[in-house]
Amino acid sequence: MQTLKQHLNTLVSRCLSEASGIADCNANVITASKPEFGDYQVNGVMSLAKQLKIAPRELAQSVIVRLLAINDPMIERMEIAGPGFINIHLQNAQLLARADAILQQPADLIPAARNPKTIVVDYSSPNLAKEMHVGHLRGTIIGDCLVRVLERQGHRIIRQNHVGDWGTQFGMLIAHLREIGSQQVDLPTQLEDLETFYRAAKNRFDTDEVFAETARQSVVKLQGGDPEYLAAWRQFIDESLQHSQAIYDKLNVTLSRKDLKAESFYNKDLSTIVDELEEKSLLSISEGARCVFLPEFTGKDGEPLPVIIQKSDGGYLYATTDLAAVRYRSHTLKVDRCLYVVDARQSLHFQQIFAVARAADFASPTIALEHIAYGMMLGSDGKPFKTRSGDNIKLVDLLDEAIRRAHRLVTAKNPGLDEAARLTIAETVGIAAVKYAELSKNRTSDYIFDWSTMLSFEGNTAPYLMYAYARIKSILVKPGATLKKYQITSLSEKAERDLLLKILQLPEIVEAVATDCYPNQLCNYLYELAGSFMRFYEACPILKAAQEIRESRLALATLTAAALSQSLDLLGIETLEQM
RNA sequence: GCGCUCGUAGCUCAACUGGAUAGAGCACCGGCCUUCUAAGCCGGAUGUUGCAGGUUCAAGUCCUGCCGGGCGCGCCA
Repeated sequence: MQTLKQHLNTLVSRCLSEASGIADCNANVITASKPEFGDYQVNGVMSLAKQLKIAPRELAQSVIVRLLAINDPMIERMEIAGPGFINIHLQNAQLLARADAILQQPADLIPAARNPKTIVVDYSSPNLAKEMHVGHLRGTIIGDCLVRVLERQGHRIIRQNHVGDWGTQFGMLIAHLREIGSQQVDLPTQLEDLETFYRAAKNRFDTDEVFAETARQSVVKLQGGDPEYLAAWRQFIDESLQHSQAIYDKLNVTLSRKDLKAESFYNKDLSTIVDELEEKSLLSISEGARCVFLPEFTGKDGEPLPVIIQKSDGGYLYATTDLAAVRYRSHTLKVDRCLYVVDARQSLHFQQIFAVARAADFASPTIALEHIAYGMMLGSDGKPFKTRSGDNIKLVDLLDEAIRRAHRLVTAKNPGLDEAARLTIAETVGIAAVKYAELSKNRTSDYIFDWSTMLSFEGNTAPYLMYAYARIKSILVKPGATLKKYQITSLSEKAERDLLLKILQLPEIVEAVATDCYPNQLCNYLYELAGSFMRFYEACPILKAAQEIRESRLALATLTAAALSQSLDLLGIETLEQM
């Protein structure tokens, strides 16, 4: 089934083409910006009228005449407004018909995409040398949301957690690990805090010249495939992966070990990348390093900007690995679209990688390569966010604090619940609040990290949405709420109609998020949906209403619960029956 | 120096990608729980959308130039 917006846009666009004589017009139908403008508004008439040098209101009138002739059951009435808008009011009967269909089949609330695609989503990708910190939150959460949205639409999704498990810093860590290991110390305990371990290794590296040399030798041994060093490396990686998996589980993020495609996976391909670039005459040597220069990238004085593929000492760089990853995704996985959920600082890097990949045919001409960039986390002073001592805040610490605050709140709000129930609720609400705080902001902008803002439970927050859901659930389990058949029959109250229309608009938003990858659009929608329900809840008694109205409102509440839980699920947020 | 990006209410953010009188939440003031969960609802105050031009029937959104912040730009990832 088409969304309301798609249906109207197709319909009005066709009439606009007929009225104007121009093929393939876009009526540009959007949801009305204000209630008094109806349910949807047509924005596309005015620019077209300008092109044709005719009066916009006349063109609008001509479009309306054609729409009236079609007599589409969805449209109740229309009027021309302002300089040439067409305001469209929808027929209640059609809204009710759609509601009926969805109540029969709640999964139809979000219809499948017309042409399912295979899509790689590259996200989270922490550096395994260190503990995950707050900076990893955004990419992990946004990526997971996109994955859920696209998967829900029926696309085939391949998650790629491109973790950093290779490079010079691992020499240092292995050297330190081997030293400790020889002293018969319990390794998991030593690695319990990776950040501390990293600092200890780094400190030794910086202060002890003998150790530093051992560390450098360790890199060479590791890269040469020495079994002992590889074993130590694997041990470290395995331990670190357990740390990140614990975070994913706590966050209710869908990543697991099978989604790992670590940097080291591409080691075997790196020399091939160089060879193929060479074959295609894309490589040149500059100051001893092998580089690709592309005309579209120039630096100061119009000089071409290099992408360094191989260092003068023969080592490879992350650009090389990224090219290998593009090649693997395009030619081996054969995906249609590849999303890189990576912070905005790397946008030049990805522009270059995508361009080189195209030029060298590492990427097929048809694959869509998209950098889903997101902004940085800043402190309240507007500077990159660190603790007072200059360290990153560990993600576990943030999550634990969120859960603590949620526990305090639920204890205050609902003291009647037993401790076990309060703990469960606190965990769910705390995590949800953190995730929603990230998702509800436009991903491209930097944002200020602030404990109280992020862990706020009022207004446009996850708890507000979850509260709406819990309120519905508590009604639906009451004695008078059991019904044989759910059907909405009453839209006479404004709050009823507003709520139903909002529910029916969910697929429009999902479609937009799938295309543009802005999860905050879904959050905005959800906030409006929950707000519509809250107003309905205040204005329209459900259980106390007369039989027919009661059944209709129960059906509407049921449908709202479905819309809320399905949308929250797309955000990766769990619902609660009580809170 | 070049490039990217951001600048919206006291604070944190929206604004369906060029549409109608720029909206929410915090915070502040007032009203609503013997009635389905008050983590809620209703009402009030808050703006030269950094500045100056330009394009357009229409600009927070596009173009140019300033001002201010952030980030990136050859062998880290």
